[in-house]
Amino acid sequence: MHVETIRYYERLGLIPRPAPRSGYRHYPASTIDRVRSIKRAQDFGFSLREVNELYAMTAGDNSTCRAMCAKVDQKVREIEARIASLIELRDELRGLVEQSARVGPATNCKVFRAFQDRR
Amino acid sequence: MHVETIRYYERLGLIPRPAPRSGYRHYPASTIDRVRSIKRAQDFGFSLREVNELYAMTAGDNSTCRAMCAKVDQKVREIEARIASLIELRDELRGLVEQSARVGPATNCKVFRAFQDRR
DNA sequence: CTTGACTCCGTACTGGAGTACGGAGTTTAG
DNA sequence: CTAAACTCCGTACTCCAGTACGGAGTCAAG
Repeated sequence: MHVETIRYYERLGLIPRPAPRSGYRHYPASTIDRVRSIKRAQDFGFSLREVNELYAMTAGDNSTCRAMCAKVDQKVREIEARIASLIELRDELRGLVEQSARVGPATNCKVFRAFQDRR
Repeated sequence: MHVETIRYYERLGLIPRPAPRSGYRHYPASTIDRVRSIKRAQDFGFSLREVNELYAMTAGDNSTCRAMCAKVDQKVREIEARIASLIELRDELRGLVEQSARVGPATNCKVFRAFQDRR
């Protein structure tokens, strides 16, 4: 990880800033774990803002697994919506190139035509 | 379309700036068509930079349908890669919530645990 | 002919996730 | 002990597709 990224997370309040012993940051293991878990949550498709929300969610005493799962369910739905629209897009583009002769100038190209078509 | 968006396209060189008759922009039909086709290309998943490339591609005399289709094939592959990784992601998150009891504090939550797990 | 709504221009800002800069201090290897 | 390599800090910049601002000019309706 870049130092700058760590500093950035600190600014966002994702990790606490350690009391600097000698002008340098000495991180406790808990912070290192947290950085790893941030990365993991990002891999799971959460933005840093959402990661912060998830953490806030676990902090309180009345933090529930139910609420946590609701957040994740929400994310799953978002991902599905994105998948659906990407599939639609892919099929449309595929159809275009399949119809194309792939011969001659671009101006005759079905693909090019599709951009020009006034619906 | 917002005026500002048009101005922005002009700055990017996506559309020519018309000789202003009275201090205002008077657009020829060709520019209006072009703006429409930019929008369409965007809908097809191309960035403005790529749109510019596509246009540059149709401009030359030796512009080919083959080259155009190659660009689109490339885009289709990109989209498929994104779909694949989103599907993987969705399944992983789904697995997590399915394993979760949805009862009790967040700290016991499978989802929360997954973030913490050091692989 | 005035008033309100539009446009002109350049510049700066938005958001998301960092990355770069530059001058000073610190740590570590040789 | 010195030199290279690292870190400190705040600020500003990157990319992308716009959007906002503000003061001046212009156009159309009443």
